[in-house]
Amino acid sequence: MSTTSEERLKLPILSEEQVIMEAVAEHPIVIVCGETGSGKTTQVPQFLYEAGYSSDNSIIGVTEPRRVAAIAMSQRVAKEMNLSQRVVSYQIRYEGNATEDTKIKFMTDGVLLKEIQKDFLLLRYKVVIIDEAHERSVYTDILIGLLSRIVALRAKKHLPLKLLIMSATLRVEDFTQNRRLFAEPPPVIKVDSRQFPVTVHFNKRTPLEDYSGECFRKVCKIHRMLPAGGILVFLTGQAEVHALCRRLRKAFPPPRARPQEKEDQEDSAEEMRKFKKSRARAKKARAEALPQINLDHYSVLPAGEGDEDREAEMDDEEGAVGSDLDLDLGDDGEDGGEQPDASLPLHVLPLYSLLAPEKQAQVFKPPPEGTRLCVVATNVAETSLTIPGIKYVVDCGKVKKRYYDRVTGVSSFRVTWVSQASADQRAGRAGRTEPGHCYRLYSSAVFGDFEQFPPPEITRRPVEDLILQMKALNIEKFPPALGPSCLLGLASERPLGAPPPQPRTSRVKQLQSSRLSRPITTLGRTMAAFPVAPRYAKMLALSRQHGCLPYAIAIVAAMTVRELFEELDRPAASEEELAKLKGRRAQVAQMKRTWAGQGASLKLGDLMVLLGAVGACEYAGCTPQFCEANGLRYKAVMETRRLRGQLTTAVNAVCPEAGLFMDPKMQPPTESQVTYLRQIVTAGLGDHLARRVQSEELLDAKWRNAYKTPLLDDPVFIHPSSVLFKELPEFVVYQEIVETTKMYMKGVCAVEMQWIPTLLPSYCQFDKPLEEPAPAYCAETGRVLCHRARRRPGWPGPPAAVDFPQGIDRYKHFARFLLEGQVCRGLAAYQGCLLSSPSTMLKTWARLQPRTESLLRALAAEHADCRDALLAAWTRNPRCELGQGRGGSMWSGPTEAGPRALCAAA
DNA sequence: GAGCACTGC
Repeated sequence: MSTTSEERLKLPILSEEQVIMEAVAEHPIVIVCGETGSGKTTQVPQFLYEAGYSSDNSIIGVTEPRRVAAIAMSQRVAKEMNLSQRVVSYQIRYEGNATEDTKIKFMTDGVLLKEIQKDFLLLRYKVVIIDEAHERSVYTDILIGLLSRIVALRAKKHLPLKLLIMSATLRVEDFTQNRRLFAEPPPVIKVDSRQFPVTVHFNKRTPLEDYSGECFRKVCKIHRMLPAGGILVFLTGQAEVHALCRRLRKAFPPPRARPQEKEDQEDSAEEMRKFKKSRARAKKARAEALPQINLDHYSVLPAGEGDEDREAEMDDEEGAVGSDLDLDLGDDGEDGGEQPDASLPLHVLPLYSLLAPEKQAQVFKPPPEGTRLCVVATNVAETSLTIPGIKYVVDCGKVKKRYYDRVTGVSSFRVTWVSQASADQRAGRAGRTEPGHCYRLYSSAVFGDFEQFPPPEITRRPVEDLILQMKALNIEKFPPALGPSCLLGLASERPLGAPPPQPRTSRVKQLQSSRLSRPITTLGRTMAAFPVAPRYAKMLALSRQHGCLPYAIAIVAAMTVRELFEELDRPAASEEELAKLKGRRAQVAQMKRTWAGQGASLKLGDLMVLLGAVGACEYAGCTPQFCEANGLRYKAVMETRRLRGQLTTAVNAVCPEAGLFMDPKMQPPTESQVTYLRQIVTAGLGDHLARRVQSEELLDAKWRNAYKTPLLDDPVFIHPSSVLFKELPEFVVYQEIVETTKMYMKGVCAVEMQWIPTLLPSYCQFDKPLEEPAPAYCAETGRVLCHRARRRPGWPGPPAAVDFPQGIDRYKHFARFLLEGQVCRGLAAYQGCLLSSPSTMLKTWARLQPRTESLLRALAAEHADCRDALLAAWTRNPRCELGQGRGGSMWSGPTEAGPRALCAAA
């Protein structure tokens, strides 16, 4: 879109400036809604700036759901306002150009959420604008929830904060009707769009399965029958996109290409045959001459105005020529003269998110002279990327989505119908530069059955990370969330690291005491400082030993970045490409085996591959050539590198003495380091533990090479792409389970059985502590240990030495060891002064003496049941003198200094 | 023995 002032003057929003600014002046929260093209994102911040909302050293914040949008909008607004990027700036995860002069700051929604963690009241801001709120992205939802509170808190402090929520039309009820969010519904200001009208054509019938084939036929017809203008096709996945590209290129070869070769794939030959047949039919039908239709002359409303109107219009306008306009064109197009040249080459390009950026960039360039652009895309083209020059949209009506099972943690991918809002968004892509047409490959009746909106993201994704973040903000209840389903989702979430499957009764109990009501632990607080999933954050928090941090950071970064390796299984466009792909597949598989190594190293499994890939790639200077040769996605590699940088900074902030830096020549971990890393990974991914099935279960063939997890009754398998696929270790932890033809574990790492009781005690349901061997004090860790027998069948082994279970008995044992002088050496000398034997501590409450009881109470009050907790209590409260309570001292004689002083040396 | 859409800290 142009940024000239002339263009700007056409924006409908400019006439609404006064209305908007008055509403903002009078209300703390205002909703502005308008479709894409209304100019709200670029203009509203300017209105606020001009009205002085960035005076007094404060700034106007604007959040966007995508990084590219934050950057692009900051640049465009700076240009329109004739201000430098020092004043109109952006901030995204890894970078930003904000300065002390910044007045308007565009940022991704996650960035503002992090800022709330540092300054809950956002005192630097006078206005916060949440853009694209209708998309209901997780962070946007959470921000709106938090901001509804922050606005109230700021009002109390007489430092008012204005909140503007910007949304596409229709979906404003989510915000206005939510009483929990806004006691008083905020005013809604509607803004017109500058979008060109798009005529929507429904299929009469809906193809049951072959929507790809239907897309192919529709594109062929459009290309042969309709005037110039780009075509955008929506499909669901990479493979489909490539397959359709191949068929279309074969049907409309580039000018110089040789005529079709004999060994062409059957499907495309078949396609051509059918297509020729339909042309013959068309020739016959042409007898009854049809009126020449001016495609750009119509009165149909633009997409998004409600389907009833649209359908009514269609019946009126097109009833005379049949309700399916394109079909008529298709059947009547054999009219040599006025028809566009059917031999016009088609410039076919694929587009999906994981496609290399330089290939993505092709779609933004004008097609070669004398050709028509045809982009075959996935959902990226729906919101993330806007392709210029599109006049025709072909919408298969389907979308591929990821599904999470919140109980089992298994994800799967399914193709479903899109929502009405998505379908309208897709249609709108045809009206960016001129009036356009959208061909829906399904009937209007089917459209009527679509969901109105896609479900908000927060209802369909794991939420442990959000819970952790909220707890770090000391938010105990979470009404700020949007909608009851979300609330339910948060409340029913299984706590991270909690004992797996529970009987129904305790499950209900757990539901009632939502995890949010429990305070955050020290570990949790450390974890919250790391901007990665809690399981990975836990790994980082545990890695400050044996020099493991740099490796853990590299592994966590690589696990967080999606699809480090390129997808090489895609259908090839030609025989030549197929051979090339085959060669690369073999090369990459070989490299993976090399990176995994042998022995101890191999046991780290797929995470060793990630570590090896990151290390080797960095060592080679992260060149695109290295990535290409080893099947690594360059973009993902760069993202991993930036994330490593961010995590290194985060770790240094939490623990400055670590003095970490990113070493481009990082040496591989030693054998013992690899083993420590496996233990760290085991602790972090602890709730993703699986055990190979036992021989007695192997009678059934479906259990061959299978694993059992505590949450699933069905077998799970190591994914064939894993380097541990053939190793089949007895115990593994995994990154995720994806269900395709089977349930497959990905990102697998081998675990030693004897680690489990220590690293994952919640996995073993133990009997109560054994009396023999007796509980003991561990001088190394400062904790009380005991032996416990395992109760859970199927996870056998001898009684394990584990932490004494939490509770009063732990205090009793700790008190005893304290009195014996095991905890603080200094106290040993005073054994003789004790008025009671240390073992008195182990008596039941009723039989405790007042002095022993008073010691126990003091310890419990300070949560001191291990050495570290005791030392922390003393640091917190230097006057805390254990055993000096009303019940009298445990010690007699020369202890004026108190036990604390005696322990100082310890 | 394999097939994953999209996005943010």
